[in-house]
Amino acid sequence: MADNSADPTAAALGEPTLEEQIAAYQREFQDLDPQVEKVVSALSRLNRRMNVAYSRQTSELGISNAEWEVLKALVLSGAPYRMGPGELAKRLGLTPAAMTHRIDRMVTESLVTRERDESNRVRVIVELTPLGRERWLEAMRLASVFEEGLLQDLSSDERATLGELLTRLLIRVEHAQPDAGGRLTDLD
Amino acid sequence: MADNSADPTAAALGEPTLEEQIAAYQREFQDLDPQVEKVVSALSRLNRRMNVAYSRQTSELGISNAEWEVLKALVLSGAPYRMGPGELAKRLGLTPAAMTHRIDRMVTESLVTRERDESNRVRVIVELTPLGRERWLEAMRLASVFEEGLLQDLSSDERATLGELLTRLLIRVEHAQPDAGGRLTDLD
DNA sequence: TGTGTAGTCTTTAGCTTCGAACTTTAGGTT
DNA sequence: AACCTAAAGTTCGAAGCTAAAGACTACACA
Repeated sequence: MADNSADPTAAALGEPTLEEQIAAYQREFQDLDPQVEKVVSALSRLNRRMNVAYSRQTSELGISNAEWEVLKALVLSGAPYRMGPGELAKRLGLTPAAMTHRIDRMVTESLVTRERDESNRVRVIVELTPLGRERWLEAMRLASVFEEGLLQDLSSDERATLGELLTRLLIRVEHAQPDAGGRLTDLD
Repeated sequence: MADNSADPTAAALGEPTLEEQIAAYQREFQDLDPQVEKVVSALSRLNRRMNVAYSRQTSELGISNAEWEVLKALVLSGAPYRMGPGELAKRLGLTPAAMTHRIDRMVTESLVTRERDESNRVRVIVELTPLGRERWLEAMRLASVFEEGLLQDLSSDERATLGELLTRLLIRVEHAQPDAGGRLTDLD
């Protein structure tokens, strides 16, 4: 249909541009503020592109995006890089069952260790290995290059403005959903 | 660390605040621009909260998020609301196999119809039913209320600024990934 | 006309996740 | 002490996704 052979800013495969998408929303659903829709659509599309980029990076390193998320949670928890499966599951928005299997895989790859907490034998402790920490560092190096590139067209002032506006959105939505640290369908 | 027992803006379940998360990144990975990290972390967290909200809404209507995405693509394609499974799969970032099954389910729920294209019998035409269009409308009504609430703290000027900054990010990343209309792992 | 080739779905097998039942441990109650 | 309840993980079966192979159609070329 559309001939996109020449314009590299047009998305491939007939994907509509942001403007076309907003126009389509106006056409099909009139009582919609175009300003609001522009922000929301841009957020949604941006997030998809970022996920594409992160997936490419992690697969280069021989780990999955799922594993990267676990490594990230453990590192951000600070030394000694330990968390329980349940806490990890909440942080990542997974069921405990999924977390069990994910940890299984990561243990066999030596990214983490799993052992019982001897002071409270119901609990399990998942701990980052040096290899896991190294993989996280490699992933962070790739991610930070990508992120810097993503923002390269914005001045320092613009970056600050964007960060502040996004933070205000986040505060609003986290206030409205104080419980949504859990998985998507876990509500009320 | 932080005592969040009283402050409703603090996320539940010990999830770190945005500031705590950025501080943790600084601690674990020094060569990271805090301004960049703030924007990226806010984007990531915002997206997760938005997905939570959309999932709640669609489940209220008795459809899944997956089905809502198909309805959305069909409606935005414009009347007569028809697309091929392959095109839908590309738009949604799925494999054709997954699209086949997803359409199966939606046909049994009378959200769409599926028939062969008689002018080219290799092709299949997926068409929105009146019921499917009605479900999409109901979902849009809920979504637009949520989206308006999300932006309620921003003035019109701020909304415009945010939309413009996000669009510049999107242009940058779509330029860098002209092929990423496909699924996440489909690269190069 | 016959054959090759490319394009468009569908089918199959394996993996990841979820929901729900189950096991084990800790702590309170009588 | 014996029991009850709650909490933390694991196991089990069903659902959805991917990758790869298969089936069918259209079109080009000899």
